[in-house]
Amino acid sequence: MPERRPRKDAVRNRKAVLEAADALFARCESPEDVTMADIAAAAGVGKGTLFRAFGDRTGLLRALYEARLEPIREAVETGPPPLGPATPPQDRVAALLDAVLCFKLDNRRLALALEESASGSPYQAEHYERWHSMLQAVLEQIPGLTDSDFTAHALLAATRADLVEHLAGEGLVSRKRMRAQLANFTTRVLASGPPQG
Amino acid sequence: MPERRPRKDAVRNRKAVLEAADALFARCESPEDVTMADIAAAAGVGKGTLFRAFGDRTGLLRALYEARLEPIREAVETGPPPLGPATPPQDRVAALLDAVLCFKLDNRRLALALEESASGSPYQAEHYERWHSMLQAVLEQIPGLTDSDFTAHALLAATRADLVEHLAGEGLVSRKRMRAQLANFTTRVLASGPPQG
DNA sequence: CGTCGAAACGGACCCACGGTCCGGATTGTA
DNA sequence: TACAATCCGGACCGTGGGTCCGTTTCGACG
Repeated sequence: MPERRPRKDAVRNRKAVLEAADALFARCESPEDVTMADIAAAAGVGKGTLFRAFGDRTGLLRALYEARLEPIREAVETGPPPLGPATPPQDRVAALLDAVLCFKLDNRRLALALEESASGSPYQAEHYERWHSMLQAVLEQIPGLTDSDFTAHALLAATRADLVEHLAGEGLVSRKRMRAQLANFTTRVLASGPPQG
Repeated sequence: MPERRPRKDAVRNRKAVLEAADALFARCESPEDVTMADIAAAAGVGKGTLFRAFGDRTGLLRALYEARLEPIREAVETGPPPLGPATPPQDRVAALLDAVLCFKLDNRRLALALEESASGSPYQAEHYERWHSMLQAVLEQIPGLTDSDFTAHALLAATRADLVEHLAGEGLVSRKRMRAQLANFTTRVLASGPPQG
């Protein structure tokens, strides 16, 4: 089974859809008023094409999200400090969370759309699983810190898209301030010395 | 304008709807497969009645949620320690979060339904605002703790219904363990002494 | 108890949206 | 040029939240 590659009109259309969706989500007020039909129309494509390429709404959102996330993922896995592997655990945890936060600030609508569309919950998505296990692994290297699994979840929960939107959404909290607050919070969680230290 | 009270068939039906909805959400697998029509049917009532009484789906969910929450709210505002006002701040924060967690464990489906239906986000709901400001006020009494606003959000985020469902949902994490983990996490956040001390 | 206006009922109806289907157009190969 | 294989696109469908309005019930008053 030679795994024949797709026809070129297929790849062209796929790209068109991604770009159109990206633009629409960037412009819209709230993610749920970008319909699949809108996206198809904006991409100059039929709905059938759109669903064939991505399966369903969640699939499209995920594809978009993953694409945007790719550079960060690479920076985390093989890049230089502070995101890369050569960073001391505590600093790296802070850097990871800061990166997630910045990503959500820069892609508010998209992140929001994905987290609320996600069939079931955001916790089904594999990219969440990636972030979580990454974070957990780093937390595990910090002496005196227990429950790394739950802690990773709890820290990531502080960067949930709707919370970010709620705080930063109407300019009530500046990007800078929010990053500082998250950093401070993270520090607190990690700072407590070992139980009897 | 004497604010005439509602007719008794109205209050009877309202009650019937609340009870029916409660039962349906308790039984169902996932909240989104309880439709408004289902609820109306189970309550022996027309859809019109249901929407007239509660406005929309979110309104119904909120009413249910508030009703369930009432006893806890009272315990927090005027009850004895550890939930009541006479508790030292740190212990009270832990107690508050534990109460929220237990509530979500006991009302998983309902909390889930509300958080995902919520027009906009869970952060619009007034009961969230109540919890948040309560928690923030208590945090403010803890010396050396800054950013009480964000901290309150972040701590509450660790009790989000979908996270609770994700962890406790399939019996992977026991109730007891989850409470312990949250307590531990809370302790860490609060434990860091004042900056120089 | 009979009357009557206001309030509530209920289910047929509407419509937006995600998702499917299939006849026809495109692609690439021989 | 011929012919599969693949893909296209928009008409179509089912579902579910929300509305509308003719009918019924309530309860105040005589």
